[in-house]
Amino acid sequence: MGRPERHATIADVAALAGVSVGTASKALNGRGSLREETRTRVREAARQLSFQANAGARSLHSGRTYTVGMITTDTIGRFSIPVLMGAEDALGAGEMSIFLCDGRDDPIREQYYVKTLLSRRVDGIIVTGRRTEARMSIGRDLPVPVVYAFISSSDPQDCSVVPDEESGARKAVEHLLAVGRTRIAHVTGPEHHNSARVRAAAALDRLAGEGLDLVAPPLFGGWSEAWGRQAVGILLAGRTEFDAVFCGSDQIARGVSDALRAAGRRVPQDVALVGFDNWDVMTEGAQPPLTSVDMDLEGLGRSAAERLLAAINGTASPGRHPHPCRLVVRGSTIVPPA
Amino acid sequence: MGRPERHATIADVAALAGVSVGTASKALNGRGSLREETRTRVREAARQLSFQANAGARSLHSGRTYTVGMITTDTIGRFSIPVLMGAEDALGAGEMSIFLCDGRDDPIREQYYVKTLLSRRVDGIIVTGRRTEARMSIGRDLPVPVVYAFISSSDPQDCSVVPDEESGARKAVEHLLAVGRTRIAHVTGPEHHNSARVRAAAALDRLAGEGLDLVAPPLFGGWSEAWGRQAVGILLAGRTEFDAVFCGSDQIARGVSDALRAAGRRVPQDVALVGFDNWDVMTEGAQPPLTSVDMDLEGLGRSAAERLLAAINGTASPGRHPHPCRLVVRGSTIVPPA
DNA sequence: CTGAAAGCGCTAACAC
DNA sequence: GTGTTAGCGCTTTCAG
Repeated sequence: MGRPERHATIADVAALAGVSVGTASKALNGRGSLREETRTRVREAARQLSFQANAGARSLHSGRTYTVGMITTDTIGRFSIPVLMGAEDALGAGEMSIFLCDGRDDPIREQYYVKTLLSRRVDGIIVTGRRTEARMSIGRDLPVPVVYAFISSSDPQDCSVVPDEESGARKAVEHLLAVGRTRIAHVTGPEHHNSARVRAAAALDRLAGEGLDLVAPPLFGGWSEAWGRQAVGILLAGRTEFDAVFCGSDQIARGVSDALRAAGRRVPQDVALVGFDNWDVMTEGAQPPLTSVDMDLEGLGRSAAERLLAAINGTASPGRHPHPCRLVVRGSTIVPPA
Repeated sequence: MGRPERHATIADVAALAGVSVGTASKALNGRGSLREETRTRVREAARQLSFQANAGARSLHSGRTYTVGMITTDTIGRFSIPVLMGAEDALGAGEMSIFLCDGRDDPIREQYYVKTLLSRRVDGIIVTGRRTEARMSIGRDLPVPVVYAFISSSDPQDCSVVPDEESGARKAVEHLLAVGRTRIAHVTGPEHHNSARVRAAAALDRLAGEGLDLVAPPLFGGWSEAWGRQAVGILLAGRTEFDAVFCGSDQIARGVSDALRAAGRRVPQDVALVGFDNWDVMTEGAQPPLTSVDMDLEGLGRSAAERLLAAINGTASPGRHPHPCRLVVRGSTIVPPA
């Protein structure tokens, strides 16, 4: 037994079926008009030889490879995975395969990958990354369409599908207001991160619309649990009371949750908590489970892939396309029914 | 401007350089003997046209696509990513690209992907998954070599690179013994998971070698923090004292850590804690940071890829190949210097 | 040193 | 209905 030495070609199939390669091709692709008997004979031969048409040879004709490249600008991680999965889903349905390339934050490596992908004649490219910041275009005048997913391109002519963080932050605030909280604090990531700034601004803006303000200026720090714990210390040291904390990430929220409990404040009775990312490990690990903003990264990836497919078929959609967030309510904002 | 309509072909380059395609090919690939002047003229033409040789057409000759498929049997996740990254790393160095396919635990989907990959004439296939269990071979007598990474194939003829969980568990126990603990408990995942059984058995075995035993039979449960917390309740309710807990995962360890602290036991002074997976989110989120067993998944992925490359070049390595784990020591087992 | 020609595996006109 | 032929983009003999 062992492995067959080589792949069967259509010539092998034709020979076995006793027809010409042209006829075999037609039979296998359901083209032309053939006797049904011939068709089945060819198909049987193909089956017998485990024939799989050589996609490369095929695309030499069609000009299409039914293949797209996916470049992550930085290391593949928690955010890129769902995006990738969503894209895979949408593309898989169109029978397309994905080349995965990990840019590792290295522009050289990235350009090398772009070249590789072009030489492999991908039909299009999806670029994604770990942050929502805008980044340089991977190249203008590439011979194939490009869509940025999660991350966005600084070139407004490029097509970027990004999470609508503003609306996500607004939804978080609205929910806290809806459950009767008005003295809200905001603990989030580093100020030099676009996401942190945008979410804070949106939260402030939404409160202002209600004639309210945060109980203290946004606390910018890191995205970690440690920072969440530390921030609680800062909040408690200040004299202003608060009945809710909107956190820039679930990790922060978890840190906040743990520190509040350690300080004797009950969640959600004394302080309601909303996180961001809806990362199950954090939302479920926290006690009580965290209410959180979900960026629907999988949906975002799917949407990006669909736009890419559209662009491949001639209908590009340049510009920035925000993808809606949704709020997932859990025990950190709602007191469970007794 | 906008996108160039089509990719430049070698004929375009040849025309621009005023040579035949044959000459252009030689010039670009450094074959044959050409005047240096010609070579540079062709190269210049290629540069001007952003020429990238069509990999598909090329492989029609070479029979190789410099492409491998990577199939995840279940959804891509925390364990498959590092494996994937390692493989990507090793393969990228060999100028190979990766087709990523997400099997989603669906055998139909999986078989479909195998077919797709074969039609794309990948040079080889890597199969990975979320669990270390053995799984059915994706197919015997495939025309290309296959390597299983992390997950293993139930067919001993297949090449599988798996984490050496036994030795990992032994290292954990040895470390606890080295820091003077002898009354060790073990809290781990569900008994029907291979990993849970194997690690527990290895821990017991290593202790037996020292004439010791666990303070209680292994506590099988889930992989979650919640189970870790719950298990502490069980341990404390029992009358046997313990000075260390070896946990089957970092999530469990974190739950154990939190619950111990809540119960007034100090980590590591009263109870030392070792986790498994070395998952930064958990090891760093816990207080103190967790000592943990690292399966070196990236190295494992790299190793798997290297074996695949070797197999592609004719040197297969059938069988099961354990990849060593290493212990990462942190504050949960070592009292920091005052 | 360079060009012409054959062929990789497949599809699509066009004959027969 | 089926076979023949040309050609997709490239590499590789083999002549010149």
